[in-house]
Amino acid sequence: MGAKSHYNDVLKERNLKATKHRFAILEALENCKIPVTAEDLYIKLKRDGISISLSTVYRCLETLHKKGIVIKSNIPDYNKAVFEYNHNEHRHHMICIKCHKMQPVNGCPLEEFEKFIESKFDFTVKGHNLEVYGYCSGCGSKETASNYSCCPERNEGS
Amino acid sequence: MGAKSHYNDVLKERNLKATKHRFAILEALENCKIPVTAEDLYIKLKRDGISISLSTVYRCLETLHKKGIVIKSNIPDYNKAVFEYNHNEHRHHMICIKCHKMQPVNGCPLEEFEKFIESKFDFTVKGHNLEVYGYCSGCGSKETASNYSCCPERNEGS
DNA sequence: ATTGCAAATGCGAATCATTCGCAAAAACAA
DNA sequence: TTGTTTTTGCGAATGATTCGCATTTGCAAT
Ligand SMILES: [Mn+2]
Ligand SMILES: [Mn+2]
Ligand SMILES: [Zn+2]
Ligand SMILES: [Zn+2]
Repeated sequence: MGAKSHYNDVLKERNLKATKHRFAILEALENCKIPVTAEDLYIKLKRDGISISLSTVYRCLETLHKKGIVIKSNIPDYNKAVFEYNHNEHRHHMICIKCHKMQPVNGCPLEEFEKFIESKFDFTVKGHNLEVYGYCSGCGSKETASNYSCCPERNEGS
Repeated sequence: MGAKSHYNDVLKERNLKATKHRFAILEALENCKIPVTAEDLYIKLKRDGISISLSTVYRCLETLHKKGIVIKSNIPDYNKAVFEYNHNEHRHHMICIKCHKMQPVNGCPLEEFEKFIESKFDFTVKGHNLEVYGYCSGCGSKETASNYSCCPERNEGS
């Protein structure tokens, strides 16, 4: 209990109609530990027996994102957007450059930095993006990842 | 003097052939104060009287990026990659959420944070992405920007 | 419950950035 | 100059995302 009416409120507050598809999407997203693509979500919903079209998944995610209910982000060198439920906890992610998994990290080290920027430049800070790249526990530090801007291909020796 | 042979070395070091297109691209990029899209660059080259195909621009940029000569990044909610010459200074950017301009900021506030992550999680840090969003000096703080994950549309009052 | 209108959806077609295939043109080592 | 390896041009293909439009749904006012 509570679950559905909670989404109901969330949607109503932003002038969005409460549809079963939106409930399903929000519920599925809230159960995801890691951010998912629109298509991942579409497949998951289908598996759960929900009849929905991929366009609707895209449209809902975009709407929910614009209303701040869902966070949309891009993994560099990965041509798909990923979405996650916005828990309204300010957090960042660690992204595995091998398997592309994203895991959240709570907390933010940037308060000072933002102040520094506002004081040094004529720029009004409204937010930031921060992700850390590397190898997740599953992938170890095997040097087999695809190339990333953060760790370009080396060419020293032989 | 110096300029061309410098690119020559950069390319040779990474086993890339030194072609006039790659020189043109590197030169154009190095002259850009802000990151540009493949198409921006293509247009710029054309204006400079250089005959090149858009595919080649994409291919060169990708190659140069994989070799670490060029940095490729994505502006959230903007569906194009942007490229900049890699000056090998570790730096980040301020991105205007109204006009999409990116300006560099030297320095990095994340050394501590990376240590923290490695010590707390079983994750090997290899790099990071950090951009700050807000209004550039030209755009002031007029609240007219398109929506961004960092500052979703509000719906309070009225 | 019924009605009426705006918002949401399904479906397929369209977009648009980016990638690919392949033949022709460089680059460069020998 | 020759031969081999890369790079390039061109257009076609790809793949994620968006759009158009007819139909259905949510929901507020009867
Ligand atoms: Mn933060
Ligand atoms: Mn940094
Ligand atoms: Zn991994
Ligand atoms: Zn601006």
